[in-house]
Amino acid sequence: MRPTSYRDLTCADARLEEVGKPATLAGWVNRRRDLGQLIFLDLRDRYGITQVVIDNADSPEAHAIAEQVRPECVVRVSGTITKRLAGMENDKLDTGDVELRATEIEILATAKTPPFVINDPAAEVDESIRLKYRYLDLRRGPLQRRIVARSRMVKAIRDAHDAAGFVEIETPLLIKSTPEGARDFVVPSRLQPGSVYALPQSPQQMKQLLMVSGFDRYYQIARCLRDEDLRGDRQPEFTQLDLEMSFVDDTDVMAWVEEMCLAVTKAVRPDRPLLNDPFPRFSFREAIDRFGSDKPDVRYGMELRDLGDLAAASGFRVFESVLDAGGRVVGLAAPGLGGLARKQIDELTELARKAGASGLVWLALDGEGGIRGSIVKVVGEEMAHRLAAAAGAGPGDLVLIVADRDITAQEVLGTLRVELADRHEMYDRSVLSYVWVYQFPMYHWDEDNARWDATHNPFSAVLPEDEALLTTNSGDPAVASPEDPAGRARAQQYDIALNGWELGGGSVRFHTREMLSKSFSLMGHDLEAQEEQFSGILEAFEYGAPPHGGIALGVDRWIALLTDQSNIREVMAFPKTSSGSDLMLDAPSPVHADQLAELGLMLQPRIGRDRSSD
RNA sequence: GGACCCGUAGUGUAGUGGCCUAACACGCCAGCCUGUCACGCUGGAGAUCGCCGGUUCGAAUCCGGUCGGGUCCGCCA
Repeated sequence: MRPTSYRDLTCADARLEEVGKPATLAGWVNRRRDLGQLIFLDLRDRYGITQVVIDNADSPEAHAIAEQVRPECVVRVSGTITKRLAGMENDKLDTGDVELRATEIEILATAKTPPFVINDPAAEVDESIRLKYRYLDLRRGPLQRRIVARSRMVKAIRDAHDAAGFVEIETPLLIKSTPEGARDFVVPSRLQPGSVYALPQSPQQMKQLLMVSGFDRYYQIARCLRDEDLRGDRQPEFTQLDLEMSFVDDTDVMAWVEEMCLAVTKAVRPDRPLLNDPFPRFSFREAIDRFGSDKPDVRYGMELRDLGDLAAASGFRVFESVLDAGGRVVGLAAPGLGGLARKQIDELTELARKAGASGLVWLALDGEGGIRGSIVKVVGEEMAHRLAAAAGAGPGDLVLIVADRDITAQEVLGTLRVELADRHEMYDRSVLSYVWVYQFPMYHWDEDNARWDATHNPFSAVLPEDEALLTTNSGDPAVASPEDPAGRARAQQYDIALNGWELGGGSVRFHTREMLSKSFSLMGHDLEAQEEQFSGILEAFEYGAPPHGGIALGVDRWIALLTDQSNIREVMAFPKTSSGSDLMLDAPSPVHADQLAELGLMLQPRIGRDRSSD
């Protein structure tokens, strides 16, 4: 570090090479050890800790000031870097061979006793207190290291894109509200009373317009805002790596993202083993059928098996009726869990119910060819053994079987698969495993509104070979039914997952007004509504839009995964609570009457507290 | 919108109907100490048990409500 007028060295710089040199250091007092005539201070900054010795024999003035010093005071100390006395080295400190022998101390700022211990990184503190005093929490090592890792990640992202010819472009935060997707945060306009801006849920439309402009490789570290309920992996404002490329198909985008992800991972966590290079690619169908998830964790096995053929002849009525209704019977084998206690199996059944299944069938194999389980009496031992074998089970294994609608059955089992792997530690947690899932269905049937809705992004293009499916049986897009060919159309959509977490998703977009318009019509937007909501992009597409596609990756989730955190609050400097509050700034806060008046707004009086959904 | 969990000195915990005049550790304050590094030793201060109401002879403890925090479902690219 370059010296400043306050300091010559950081608290990590004091090393044997500096011995004998006069130096001034500045930082926070981590600890004080007062031995009477001799006082030790551990001086801390974000780089490290250096021990300061104040000997009354050297400087009575400095000693007198050192007696006043308290933990977390900000001080500046001048003296000489000296080698420690033989046998007094501290191998727990990088600077433990030396110390600063002080001749002068200046207290730059006093400090109240902090609400929680700063100098013990292992100290557990209630999160609401950490959030209220976030600036103190950020003084502590663990959070500070994660914020630094995040900075390294963003730099690695910028370096990779810059080297590959991408242009970083900032897009506006005040944009137009659209009803698609999540609920918008809305900002009232003062200059145009009664009208509002929306804060962007993502720079989606802007980046597509940039493609029309010819910025064929764009990226941005973009803040995105969504007014939805929070979760451990969801904050109302979060950061995405947003990128878009022209003259590409899905394989081109995936190839770039893969290369970039590897570079970023190696820059941030060179120590963690990577399971897959190149990243495996699963169609949505394959991911669901093999792992019961569209973001599979492939660090462990326990893949799902289709048991439909056997189940049809099993004599178990539940299986047969599910299959008759077009459902699926799927199973998985959990290695070595044949001896699982009945109580734990009941817990799994409860979990399966919560995940949406009506029940869970289990079979447990012992080591001597015996089998027990919920349906052994009904189907007989031989059929039970055949089902277990078909699920891939051997002696000592546990088989779980779910019969339900297609996709639901697999997803329930997928939930149990993750739970079993976590609970029984079936994999190495340090391993990183990126996977692609692609060829998602274009649309899903929206029961409530009896119409097709985009599974992901409404701008995603259809796979070329499925183009003919963008239609309804009636021929009229306004008269849709769940049996329409549109339900079978697959999108040029790809999601990237890391260790079972959704990291990002993107697609090749429609780049002609005709195709985009056709897709919007299928989703029940009449021409007038399209013009109203998407006039900008629809018009732009009439002026020569290149084929293009892109992706957005959740930066918060990504760095959380790379730093072993299960909550993105742990990688954000100033996050919000699950009710959307900022405990440090006490936001949101009531609005002043004159602010409202200026905006031409009135608050609706609320009677009671049960109107909050209005 | 719903379900569940948590709330006791500054911090982390113990106490789950009377043994509580609320305990322990760290921190804090004062004194002593020249080689400590989680310094040590001696002494001290600090809590109306989140808030409101109820049950009870008696409530930190049981019940209802409320506020705050967390996890999940709904919602959400």
